[in-house]
Amino acid sequence: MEKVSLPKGTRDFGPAQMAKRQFIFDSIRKVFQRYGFQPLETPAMENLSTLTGKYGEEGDQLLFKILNSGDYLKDVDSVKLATKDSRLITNDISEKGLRYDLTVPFARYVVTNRHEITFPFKRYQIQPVWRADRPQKGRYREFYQCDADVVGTDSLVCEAEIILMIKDAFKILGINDYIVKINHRGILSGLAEILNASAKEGSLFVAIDKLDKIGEEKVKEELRARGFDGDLSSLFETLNFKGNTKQKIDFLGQKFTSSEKGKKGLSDLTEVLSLLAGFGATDDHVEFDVALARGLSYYTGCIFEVKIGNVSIGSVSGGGRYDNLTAVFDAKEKSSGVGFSFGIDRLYDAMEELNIFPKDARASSTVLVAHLDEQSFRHSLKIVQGLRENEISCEVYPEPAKVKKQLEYADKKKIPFVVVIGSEEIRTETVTLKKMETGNQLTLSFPELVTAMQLYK
RNA sequence: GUGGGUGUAGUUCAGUUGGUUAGAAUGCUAGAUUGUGAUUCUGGAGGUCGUGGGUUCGAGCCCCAUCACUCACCCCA
Repeated sequence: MEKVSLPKGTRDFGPAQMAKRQFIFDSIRKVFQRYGFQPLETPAMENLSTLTGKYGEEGDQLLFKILNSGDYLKDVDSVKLATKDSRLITNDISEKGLRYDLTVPFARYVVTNRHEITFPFKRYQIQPVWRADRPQKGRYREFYQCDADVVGTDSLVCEAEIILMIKDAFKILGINDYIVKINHRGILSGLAEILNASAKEGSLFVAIDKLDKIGEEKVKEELRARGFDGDLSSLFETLNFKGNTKQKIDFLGQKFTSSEKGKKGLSDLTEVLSLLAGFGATDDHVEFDVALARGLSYYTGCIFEVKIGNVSIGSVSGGGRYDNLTAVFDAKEKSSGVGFSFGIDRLYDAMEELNIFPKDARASSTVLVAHLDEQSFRHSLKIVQGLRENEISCEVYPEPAKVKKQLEYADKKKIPFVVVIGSEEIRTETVTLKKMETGNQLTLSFPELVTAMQLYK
Protein backbone atom coordinates (compact mmCIF):
# COMPACT_ATOMS: atom_id res chain seq x y z
CA MET A 1 0.00 0.00 0.00
CA GLU A 2 1.14 3.49 -0.83
CA LYS A 3 1.93 5.55 2.21
CA VAL A 4 1.32 8.88 0.52
CA SER A 5 -2.24 9.87 -0.14
CA LEU A 6 -4.55 12.82 -0.61
CA PRO A 7 -6.73 14.46 2.02
CA LYS A 8 -10.20 12.99 2.04
CA GLY A 9 -12.53 14.60 -0.49
CA THR A 10 -9.74 16.11 -2.64
CA ARG A 11 -8.56 14.91 -6.02
CA ASP A 12 -5.76 15.18 -8.56
CA PHE A 13 -6.80 15.97 -12.10
CA GLY A 14 -4.60 14.27 -14.67
CA PRO A 15 -4.25 15.44 -18.27
CA ALA A 16 -7.21 13.38 -19.49
CA GLN A 17 -9.50 14.79 -16.83
CA MET A 18 -8.18 18.31 -17.25
CA ALA A 19 -9.01 18.26 -20.95
CA LYS A 20 -12.63 17.56 -20.08
CA ARG A 21 -12.72 19.99 -17.17
CA GLN A 22 -11.30 22.76 -19.29
CA PHE A 23 -13.92 22.10 -21.91
CA ILE A 24 -16.55 22.80 -19.24
CA PHE A 25 -14.72 25.84 -17.83
CA ASP A 26 -14.23 27.32 -21.28
CA SER A 27 -17.86 26.74 -22.26
CA ILE A 28 -19.21 28.41 -19.14
CA ARG A 29 -16.74 31.29 -19.27
CA LYS A 30 -17.77 31.95 -22.84
CA VAL A 31 -21.43 32.18 -21.85
CA PHE A 32 -20.76 34.48 -18.89
CA GLN A 33 -18.75 36.84 -21.07
CA ARG A 34 -21.42 36.79 -23.76
CA TYR A 35 -23.86 38.21 -21.20
CA GLY A 36 -21.51 41.01 -20.15
CA PHE A 37 -20.09 39.56 -16.95
CA GLN A 38 -16.53 40.49 -15.99
CA PRO A 39 -14.03 38.21 -14.28
CA LEU A 40 -13.15 38.52 -10.61
CA GLU A 41 -10.86 36.52 -8.36
CA THR A 42 -10.62 36.74 -4.60
CA PRO A 43 -8.15 35.06 -2.20
CA ALA A 44 -8.57 31.44 -1.17
CA MET A 45 -8.64 32.61 2.42
CA GLU A 46 -10.71 35.31 4.07
CA ASN A 47 -10.75 36.61 7.61
CA LEU A 48 -12.74 34.15 9.65
CA SER A 49 -15.01 36.97 10.79
CA THR A 50 -15.98 37.54 7.14
CA LEU A 51 -17.11 33.95 6.78
CA THR A 52 -18.68 32.96 10.09
CA GLY A 53 -22.36 33.55 10.64
CA LYS A 54 -23.18 33.67 6.93
CA TYR A 55 -24.11 30.06 6.37
CA GLY A 56 -26.00 29.20 9.52
CA GLU A 57 -24.76 27.18 12.45
CA GLU A 58 -24.31 24.11 10.26
CA GLY A 59 -22.21 26.09 7.79
CA ASP A 60 -19.89 27.47 10.46
CA GLN A 61 -18.95 23.93 11.41
CA LEU A 62 -18.10 23.16 7.80
CA LEU A 63 -15.60 26.02 7.48
CA PHE A 64 -11.95 25.03 7.15
CA LYS A 65 -10.09 27.18 9.63
CA ILE A 66 -6.44 28.11 9.32
CA LEU A 67 -4.23 27.93 12.38
CA ASN A 68 -2.49 31.21 13.22
CA SER A 69 1.23 31.35 12.53
CA GLY A 70 3.81 31.32 15.27
CA ASP A 71 3.26 30.22 18.84
CA TYR A 72 -0.50 30.39 18.56
CA LEU A 73 -1.30 28.89 21.97
CA LYS A 74 0.88 31.29 23.93
CA ASP A 75 -1.75 33.92 24.73
CA VAL A 76 -4.78 31.69 25.02
CA ASP A 77 -6.57 31.97 28.36
CA SER A 78 -5.37 28.99 30.41
CA VAL A 79 -8.79 28.47 31.99
CA LYS A 80 -10.41 28.15 28.56
CA LEU A 81 -7.60 25.90 27.43
CA ALA A 82 -8.09 23.62 30.40
CA THR A 83 -11.70 22.92 29.39
CA LYS A 84 -10.39 21.12 26.30
CA ASP A 85 -13.42 22.52 24.47
CA SER A 86 -11.88 23.50 21.13
CA ARG A 87 -14.83 25.71 20.18
CA LEU A 88 -14.03 28.08 23.02
CA ILE A 89 -10.55 28.83 21.73
CA THR A 90 -11.22 28.77 17.97
CA ASN A 91 -11.20 32.54 17.73
CA ASP A 92 -7.98 32.76 19.74
CA ILE A 93 -5.97 30.39 17.57
CA SER A 94 -7.50 30.96 14.12
CA GLU A 95 -8.24 34.23 12.40
CA LYS A 96 -8.42 33.01 8.78
CA GLY A 97 -10.51 30.44 6.96
CA LEU A 98 -10.83 28.98 3.46
CA ARG A 99 -13.78 30.35 1.51
CA TYR A 100 -16.96 28.29 1.68
CA ASP A 101 -18.58 29.73 -1.44
CA LEU A 102 -17.99 32.59 -3.87
CA THR A 103 -21.02 34.70 -2.99
CA VAL A 104 -19.89 35.92 0.41
CA PRO A 105 -16.37 36.85 -0.78
CA PHE A 106 -18.08 38.70 -3.64
CA ALA A 107 -20.26 40.65 -1.22
CA ARG A 108 -17.14 41.43 0.80
CA TYR A 109 -15.45 42.63 -2.40
CA VAL A 110 -18.38 44.89 -3.27
CA VAL A 111 -18.34 46.50 0.17
CA THR A 112 -14.54 46.98 0.18
CA ASN A 113 -14.44 48.42 -3.33
CA ARG A 114 -17.78 50.18 -3.64
CA HIS A 115 -16.18 53.48 -4.66
CA GLU A 116 -14.56 51.96 -7.71
CA ILE A 117 -17.49 49.86 -8.83
CA THR A 118 -19.99 50.97 -11.45
CA PHE A 119 -23.42 49.61 -10.63
CA PRO A 120 -25.14 47.47 -11.72
CA PHE A 121 -21.99 45.37 -11.35
CA LYS A 122 -21.88 42.05 -13.19
CA ARG A 123 -19.09 39.69 -12.26
CA TYR A 124 -18.26 36.06 -12.80
CA GLN A 125 -15.88 34.04 -10.71
CA ILE A 126 -14.53 30.55 -11.29
CA GLN A 127 -12.52 29.32 -8.32
CA PRO A 128 -12.34 26.45 -5.85
CA VAL A 129 -14.18 26.50 -2.54
CA TRP A 130 -13.71 24.26 0.50
CA ARG A 131 -16.16 22.60 2.85
CA ALA A 132 -15.21 20.33 5.75
CA ASP A 133 -18.10 17.93 5.43
CA ARG A 134 -18.00 14.20 4.92
CA PRO A 135 -17.46 13.36 1.25
CA GLN A 136 -19.80 11.10 -0.68
CA LYS A 137 -20.98 10.69 -4.24
CA GLY A 138 -20.96 14.07 -5.98
CA ARG A 139 -19.75 15.78 -2.83
CA TYR A 140 -16.16 16.86 -2.31
CA ARG A 141 -14.20 18.86 0.23
CA GLU A 142 -12.57 20.91 -2.49
CA PHE A 143 -14.62 21.77 -5.53
CA TYR A 144 -15.06 24.56 -8.07
CA GLN A 145 -17.93 26.93 -8.34
CA CYS A 146 -18.63 29.05 -11.40
CA ASP A 147 -20.63 32.02 -10.17
CA ALA A 148 -22.25 34.86 -12.07
CA ASP A 149 -23.89 37.60 -10.02
CA VAL A 150 -25.35 41.04 -10.64
CA VAL A 151 -25.42 43.48 -7.76
CA GLY A 152 -27.13 46.85 -7.66
CA THR A 153 -30.37 46.37 -9.58
CA ASP A 154 -33.81 44.94 -8.83
CA SER A 155 -34.53 44.30 -12.49
CA LEU A 156 -35.99 40.90 -13.22
CA VAL A 157 -34.11 40.96 -16.52
CA CYS A 158 -31.28 39.43 -14.47
CA GLU A 159 -33.45 36.48 -13.50
CA ALA A 160 -34.52 35.96 -17.09
CA GLU A 161 -30.90 36.14 -18.23
CA ILE A 162 -29.89 33.54 -15.67
CA ILE A 163 -32.31 31.13 -17.31
CA LEU A 164 -30.94 32.06 -20.72
CA MET A 165 -27.34 31.50 -19.58
CA ILE A 166 -28.17 28.07 -18.18
CA LYS A 167 -29.81 27.13 -21.47
CA ASP A 168 -26.87 28.47 -23.49
CA ALA A 169 -24.30 26.66 -21.36
CA PHE A 170 -26.11 23.34 -21.55
CA LYS A 171 -26.46 23.69 -25.28
CA ILE A 172 -22.68 24.11 -25.68
CA LEU A 173 -22.00 21.26 -23.28
CA GLY A 174 -24.39 19.00 -25.17
CA ILE A 175 -26.74 18.38 -22.25
CA ASN A 176 -30.30 18.08 -23.57
CA ASP A 177 -32.23 16.47 -20.75
CA TYR A 178 -32.45 18.90 -17.81
CA ILE A 179 -34.90 20.97 -15.81
CA VAL A 180 -34.42 24.51 -14.54
CA LYS A 181 -36.63 24.62 -11.47
CA ILE A 182 -37.75 28.04 -10.42
CA ASN A 183 -39.63 29.23 -7.38
CA HIS A 184 -39.88 32.39 -5.30
CA ARG A 185 -39.19 33.00 -1.65
CA GLY A 186 -42.41 35.04 -1.46
CA ILE A 187 -44.43 32.06 -2.65
CA LEU A 188 -42.90 29.90 0.06
CA SER A 189 -43.77 32.56 2.63
CA GLY A 190 -47.30 32.63 1.22
CA LEU A 191 -47.61 28.91 1.81
CA ALA A 192 -46.47 29.36 5.38
CA GLU A 193 -48.98 32.16 5.92
CA ILE A 194 -51.84 29.98 4.74
CA LEU A 195 -50.80 27.38 7.30
CA ASN A 196 -50.40 30.05 9.99
CA ALA A 197 -46.85 28.77 10.27
CA SER A 198 -44.86 31.91 9.48
CA ALA A 199 -42.95 31.52 12.75
CA LYS A 200 -41.44 28.23 11.71
CA GLU A 201 -41.00 28.77 7.99
CA GLY A 202 -37.56 27.18 7.99
CA SER A 203 -38.55 23.70 9.03
CA LEU A 204 -41.62 23.83 6.77
CA PHE A 205 -39.51 24.64 3.71
CA VAL A 206 -36.80 22.10 4.47
CA ALA A 207 -39.48 19.40 4.73
CA ILE A 208 -41.44 20.21 1.57
CA ASP A 209 -38.20 20.55 -0.44
CA LYS A 210 -37.81 16.80 -0.03
CA LEU A 211 -41.19 16.07 -1.64
CA ASP A 212 -39.92 14.67 -4.93
CA LYS A 213 -37.17 12.76 -3.14
CA ILE A 214 -38.98 11.01 -0.28
CA GLY A 215 -42.65 11.34 -1.24
CA GLU A 216 -45.77 12.84 0.27
CA GLU A 217 -46.20 10.44 3.19
CA LYS A 218 -42.65 10.88 4.46
CA VAL A 219 -42.93 14.65 4.19
CA LYS A 220 -46.16 14.55 6.22
CA GLU A 221 -44.39 12.41 8.82
CA GLU A 222 -41.53 14.85 9.00
CA LEU A 223 -43.88 17.84 9.27
CA ARG A 224 -45.76 16.23 12.15
CA ALA A 225 -42.45 15.42 13.82
CA ARG A 226 -41.59 19.11 13.52
CA GLY A 227 -44.83 20.11 15.18
CA PHE A 228 -47.15 20.87 12.26
CA ASP A 229 -50.28 19.18 13.61
CA GLY A 230 -52.97 21.18 11.79
CA ASP A 231 -54.76 20.35 8.56
CA LEU A 232 -52.16 19.76 5.86
CA SER A 233 -54.59 18.92 3.05
CA SER A 234 -54.62 22.44 1.59
CA LEU A 235 -50.81 22.49 1.56
CA PHE A 236 -50.55 19.23 -0.35
CA GLU A 237 -53.36 20.22 -2.68
CA THR A 238 -51.13 23.12 -3.66
CA LEU A 239 -47.91 21.13 -3.83
CA ASN A 240 -49.50 18.38 -5.90
CA PHE A 241 -51.27 20.71 -8.32
CA LYS A 242 -50.44 19.60 -11.84
CA GLY A 243 -50.39 21.94 -14.76
CA ASN A 244 -48.18 24.20 -16.80
CA THR A 245 -46.54 27.24 -15.30
CA LYS A 246 -49.39 29.61 -16.15
CA GLN A 247 -51.99 27.26 -14.66
CA LYS A 248 -49.92 26.95 -11.49
CA ILE A 249 -49.66 30.70 -11.19
CA ASP A 250 -53.42 31.13 -11.66
CA PHE A 251 -54.14 28.42 -9.12
CA LEU A 252 -51.86 30.00 -6.52
CA GLY A 253 -53.35 33.41 -7.25
CA GLN A 254 -56.64 32.19 -5.78
CA LYS A 255 -54.85 30.82 -2.69
CA PHE A 256 -52.83 33.93 -2.04
CA THR A 257 -55.63 36.52 -1.96
CA SER A 258 -54.56 37.62 1.51
CA SER A 259 -50.81 37.08 1.25
CA GLU A 260 -48.87 40.11 0.03
CA LYS A 261 -45.61 38.14 -0.10
CA GLY A 262 -47.28 35.39 -2.08
CA LYS A 263 -48.74 37.85 -4.58
CA LYS A 264 -45.35 39.54 -5.02
CA GLY A 265 -43.80 36.16 -5.72
CA LEU A 266 -46.36 35.36 -8.37
CA SER A 267 -46.06 38.73 -10.10
CA ASP A 268 -42.25 38.42 -10.14
CA LEU A 269 -42.47 34.97 -11.71
CA THR A 270 -44.99 36.17 -14.28
CA GLU A 271 -42.68 39.05 -15.19
CA VAL A 272 -39.64 36.79 -15.51
CA LEU A 273 -41.52 34.55 -17.92
CA SER A 274 -42.76 37.57 -19.84
CA LEU A 275 -39.19 38.92 -20.14
CA LEU A 276 -38.02 35.51 -21.28
CA ALA A 277 -40.58 35.67 -24.06
CA GLY A 278 -39.39 39.22 -24.79
CA PHE A 279 -35.89 37.84 -25.42
CA GLY A 280 -37.51 35.55 -27.95
CA ALA A 281 -36.83 32.48 -25.84
CA THR A 282 -39.21 29.69 -24.92
CA ASP A 283 -39.74 28.33 -21.43
CA ASP A 284 -38.64 24.86 -22.51
CA HIS A 285 -36.80 23.10 -19.66
CA VAL A 286 -38.19 25.67 -17.19
CA GLU A 287 -40.47 24.38 -14.47
CA PHE A 288 -42.20 26.31 -11.72
CA ASP A 289 -41.81 24.08 -8.66
CA VAL A 290 -43.69 25.26 -5.58
CA ALA A 291 -41.79 22.77 -3.40
CA LEU A 292 -38.34 24.09 -4.33
CA ALA A 293 -36.62 25.61 -1.30
CA ARG A 294 -32.92 26.44 -1.01
CA GLY A 295 -30.52 29.00 0.41
CA LEU A 296 -33.17 29.93 2.94
CA SER A 297 -30.86 32.01 5.08
CA TYR A 298 -30.24 34.64 2.42
CA TYR A 299 -32.42 34.34 -0.69
CA THR A 300 -35.37 36.74 -0.75
CA GLY A 301 -36.71 36.60 -4.32
CA CYS A 302 -36.59 34.07 -7.14
CA ILE A 303 -34.71 30.84 -6.49
CA PHE A 304 -33.32 28.44 -9.05
CA GLU A 305 -32.04 24.91 -9.16
CA VAL A 306 -30.98 22.81 -12.13
CA LYS A 307 -31.17 19.04 -12.37
CA ILE A 308 -29.97 16.81 -15.16
CA GLY A 309 -32.18 13.90 -16.15
CA ASN A 310 -31.13 10.26 -15.78
CA VAL A 311 -28.06 10.83 -13.62
CA SER A 312 -27.42 9.99 -10.00
CA ILE A 313 -26.00 13.43 -9.26
CA GLY A 314 -27.84 16.07 -7.24
CA SER A 315 -28.32 19.60 -8.51
CA VAL A 316 -25.58 20.94 -10.78
CA SER A 317 -26.51 24.59 -10.53
CA GLY A 318 -28.44 26.84 -8.23
CA GLY A 319 -29.01 30.46 -7.38
CA GLY A 320 -31.41 33.20 -6.54
CA ARG A 321 -31.95 36.80 -5.48
CA TYR A 322 -30.74 38.15 -2.16
CA ASP A 323 -31.78 41.64 -1.14
CA ASN A 324 -29.40 42.30 1.68
CA LEU A 325 -26.24 40.33 1.17
CA THR A 326 -23.93 43.31 1.50
CA ALA A 327 -25.82 44.54 4.56
CA VAL A 328 -24.12 41.89 6.70
CA PHE A 329 -20.86 43.78 6.22
CA ASP A 330 -22.25 47.29 6.38
CA ALA A 331 -25.78 48.15 7.50
CA LYS A 332 -25.84 51.22 5.25
CA GLU A 333 -25.04 49.09 2.24
CA LYS A 334 -28.19 47.52 0.89
CA SER A 335 -27.52 46.37 -2.62
CA SER A 336 -29.85 43.83 -4.08
CA GLY A 337 -28.06 41.03 -5.83
CA VAL A 338 -28.98 38.05 -7.91
CA GLY A 339 -26.79 35.26 -9.12
CA PHE A 340 -26.25 31.60 -9.69
CA SER A 341 -23.52 29.05 -9.76
CA PHE A 342 -22.55 25.99 -11.75
CA GLY A 343 -20.99 23.11 -9.84
CA ILE A 344 -18.26 22.07 -12.23
CA ASP A 345 -17.39 18.84 -10.47
CA ARG A 346 -20.96 17.63 -10.56
CA LEU A 347 -21.38 18.68 -14.19
CA TYR A 348 -18.28 16.63 -14.91
CA ASP A 349 -19.65 13.59 -13.07
CA ALA A 350 -23.01 13.92 -14.82
CA MET A 351 -21.45 14.27 -18.28
CA GLU A 352 -19.16 11.33 -17.57
CA GLU A 353 -22.17 9.26 -16.52
CA LEU A 354 -24.01 10.25 -19.71
CA ASN A 355 -20.85 9.73 -21.76
CA ILE A 356 -21.35 12.95 -23.70
CA PHE A 357 -17.89 14.53 -23.62
CA PRO A 358 -16.81 15.39 -27.16
CA LYS A 359 -14.21 12.96 -28.47
CA ASP A 360 -11.79 15.75 -29.26
CA ALA A 361 -11.69 17.07 -25.70
CA ARG A 362 -7.99 16.34 -25.90
CA ALA A 363 -4.98 18.28 -24.77
CA SER A 364 -2.07 16.43 -26.35
CA SER A 365 -0.03 17.13 -29.44
CA THR A 366 -1.56 16.66 -32.87
CA VAL A 367 1.69 15.27 -34.26
CA LEU A 368 4.61 13.28 -32.90
CA VAL A 369 7.76 13.39 -35.00
CA ALA A 370 9.59 10.06 -34.83
CA HIS A 371 13.12 9.40 -36.10
CA LEU A 372 15.40 6.48 -36.87
CA ASP A 373 18.91 7.65 -36.14
CA GLU A 374 21.03 10.59 -35.07
CA GLN A 375 20.89 12.23 -38.48
CA SER A 376 17.09 11.97 -38.82
CA PHE A 377 16.70 13.14 -35.21
CA ARG A 378 18.54 16.34 -36.17
CA HIS A 379 16.38 16.69 -39.24
CA SER A 380 13.17 16.13 -37.28
CA LEU A 381 13.91 19.19 -35.14
CA LYS A 382 13.45 21.35 -38.24
CA ILE A 383 10.16 19.58 -39.03
CA VAL A 384 8.81 20.17 -35.53
CA GLN A 385 9.75 23.81 -35.58
CA GLY A 386 8.16 24.23 -39.01
CA LEU A 387 4.90 22.72 -37.76
CA ARG A 388 4.93 24.97 -34.71
CA GLU A 389 5.36 28.03 -36.89
CA ASN A 390 2.13 26.96 -38.54
CA GLU A 391 0.42 26.68 -35.13
CA ILE A 392 0.21 22.92 -35.14
CA SER A 393 0.90 21.47 -31.71
CA CYS A 394 3.55 18.82 -31.98
CA GLU A 395 6.48 17.24 -30.23
CA VAL A 396 9.61 15.34 -31.14
CA TYR A 397 10.48 12.10 -29.38
CA PRO A 398 13.30 13.48 -27.29
CA GLU A 399 15.87 10.68 -27.54
CA PRO A 400 16.96 8.00 -29.99
CA ALA A 401 14.68 4.97 -29.76
CA LYS A 402 13.14 2.21 -31.79
CA VAL A 403 10.26 3.25 -34.00
CA LYS A 404 8.14 0.73 -32.12
CA LYS A 405 8.75 2.55 -28.88
CA GLN A 406 8.02 5.93 -30.41
CA LEU A 407 4.73 4.69 -31.87
CA GLU A 408 3.73 3.17 -28.55
CA TYR A 409 4.35 6.52 -26.97
CA ALA A 410 2.08 8.24 -29.50
CA ASP A 411 -0.57 5.58 -29.00
CA LYS A 412 -0.58 5.94 -25.22
CA LYS A 413 -0.71 9.71 -25.36
CA LYS A 414 -3.47 9.55 -27.95
CA ILE A 415 -1.51 11.63 -30.41
CA PRO A 416 -3.47 11.15 -33.66
CA PHE A 417 -0.60 11.53 -36.16
CA VAL A 418 3.01 10.45 -36.34
CA VAL A 419 5.55 11.79 -38.82
CA VAL A 420 8.40 9.34 -39.41
CA ILE A 421 11.76 10.69 -40.54
CA GLY A 422 14.51 8.43 -41.88
CA SER A 423 17.34 8.63 -44.40
CA GLU A 424 14.91 8.03 -47.24
CA GLU A 425 12.73 11.00 -46.25
CA ILE A 426 15.78 13.25 -45.83
CA ARG A 427 17.10 12.28 -49.27
CA THR A 428 13.77 12.93 -51.05
CA GLU A 429 12.79 15.93 -48.89
CA THR A 430 9.52 14.32 -47.86
CA VAL A 431 7.89 13.05 -44.66
CA THR A 432 5.98 9.86 -43.94
CA LEU A 433 2.68 10.68 -42.25
CA LYS A 434 0.92 7.93 -40.32
CA LYS A 435 -2.63 8.24 -39.06
CA MET A 436 -2.70 6.24 -35.85
CA GLU A 437 -6.40 5.46 -35.85
CA THR A 438 -6.30 3.62 -39.19
CA GLY A 439 -2.61 2.79 -39.51
CA ASN A 440 -2.61 4.24 -43.03
CA GLN A 441 0.41 6.21 -44.08
CA LEU A 442 1.48 8.27 -47.04
CA THR A 443 4.42 10.27 -48.28
CA LEU A 444 4.03 14.04 -48.38
CA SER A 445 6.09 17.14 -48.92
CA PHE A 446 6.37 19.47 -45.94
CA PRO A 447 3.84 22.02 -47.31
CA GLU A 448 1.41 19.15 -47.94
CA LEU A 449 1.89 17.98 -44.34
CA VAL A 450 1.09 21.45 -43.01
CA THR A 451 -2.06 21.65 -45.12
CA ALA A 452 -3.21 18.22 -44.03
CA MET A 453 -2.73 19.02 -40.36
CA GLN A 454 -4.48 22.38 -40.65
CA LEU A 455 -7.44 20.68 -42.32
CA TYR A 456 -7.57 18.18 -39.47
CA LYS A 457 -7.62 20.92 -36.88
C1' G B 1 -22.08 14.43 14.25
C1' U B 2 -25.31 9.29 13.07
C1' G B 3 -25.70 4.54 10.50
C1' G B 4 -24.40 0.65 6.73
C1' G B 5 -20.64 -1.62 3.27
C1' U B 6 -15.63 -2.82 1.64
C1' G B 7 -10.11 -3.53 2.49
C1' U B 8 -6.13 -9.70 -1.46
C1' A B 9 -0.66 -7.91 -7.52
C1' G B 10 0.05 -1.08 -10.46
C1' U B 11 -5.68 -1.55 -11.47
C1' U B 12 -10.53 -4.33 -11.34
C1' C B 13 -11.73 -8.50 -8.72
C1' A B 14 -11.97 -14.44 -7.61
C1' G B 15 -10.48 -17.30 -3.38
C1' U B 16 -15.35 -23.49 -1.39
C1' U B 17 -17.48 -25.74 6.08
C1' G B 18 -10.51 -22.74 8.29
C1' G B 19 -6.01 -27.15 5.33
C1' U B 20 0.03 -27.66 2.11
C1' U B 21 3.33 -23.37 -2.81
C1' A B 22 -2.86 -17.26 -2.71
C1' G B 23 -5.21 -17.07 -8.52
C1' A B 24 -7.59 -14.60 -13.06
C1' A B 25 -8.25 -10.50 -16.21
C1' U B 26 -5.98 -6.18 -17.40
C1' G B 27 -1.68 -3.24 -17.04
C1' C B 28 3.88 -3.31 -16.86
C1' U B 29 8.32 -5.53 -19.13
C1' A B 30 11.36 -8.46 -22.84
C1' G B 31 11.11 -11.01 -27.36
C1' A B 32 8.71 -13.14 -32.12
C1' U B 33 9.29 -8.16 -35.92
C1' U B 34 17.18 -4.03 -36.53
C1' G B 35 11.66 1.49 -40.50
C1' U B 36 5.64 0.80 -37.63
C1' G B 37 1.59 1.29 -32.30
C1' A B 38 -3.37 -0.44 -31.05
C1' U B 39 -4.76 -6.64 -32.93
C1' U B 40 -1.79 -12.08 -32.44
C1' C B 41 1.85 -15.53 -30.05
C1' U B 42 5.79 -16.69 -26.24
C1' G B 43 8.52 -15.57 -21.77
C1' G B 44 9.40 -12.44 -17.20
C1' A B 45 8.79 -9.29 -12.98
C1' G B 46 5.12 -7.96 -9.48
C1' G B 47 1.45 -9.82 -2.95
C1' U B 48 3.95 -8.84 5.00
C1' C B 49 -3.90 -10.81 1.98
C1' G B 50 -4.94 -2.58 5.42
C1' U B 51 -2.61 -2.71 10.57
C1' G B 52 -2.29 -4.82 15.66
C1' G B 53 -3.86 -8.56 18.83
C1' G B 54 -6.77 -13.21 19.85
C1' U B 55 -8.88 -18.42 18.91
C1' U B 56 -6.63 -22.90 16.51
C1' C B 57 -2.12 -28.26 15.28
C1' G B 58 -3.12 -24.75 11.19
C1' A B 59 -6.16 -18.09 9.60
C1' G B 60 -6.80 -14.49 3.28
C1' C B 61 -11.30 -16.93 5.63
C1' C B 62 -13.49 -16.97 12.56
C1' C B 63 -13.34 -13.13 17.01
C1' C B 64 -11.79 -8.16 19.05
C1' A B 65 -9.56 -3.51 18.29
C1' U B 66 -7.71 0.15 15.03
C1' C B 67 -6.94 2.77 10.48
C1' A B 68 -8.30 3.75 5.47
C1' C B 69 -11.76 3.96 1.64
C1' U B 70 -16.89 4.10 0.26
C1' C B 71 -22.37 4.74 0.39
C1' A B 72 -26.42 6.89 2.92
C1' C B 73 -28.69 10.43 6.76
C1' C B 74 -28.32 15.83 8.37
C1' C B 75 -26.96 19.67 5.11
C1' C B 76 -25.35 21.03 0.48
C1' A B 77 -22.74 22.29 -5.56
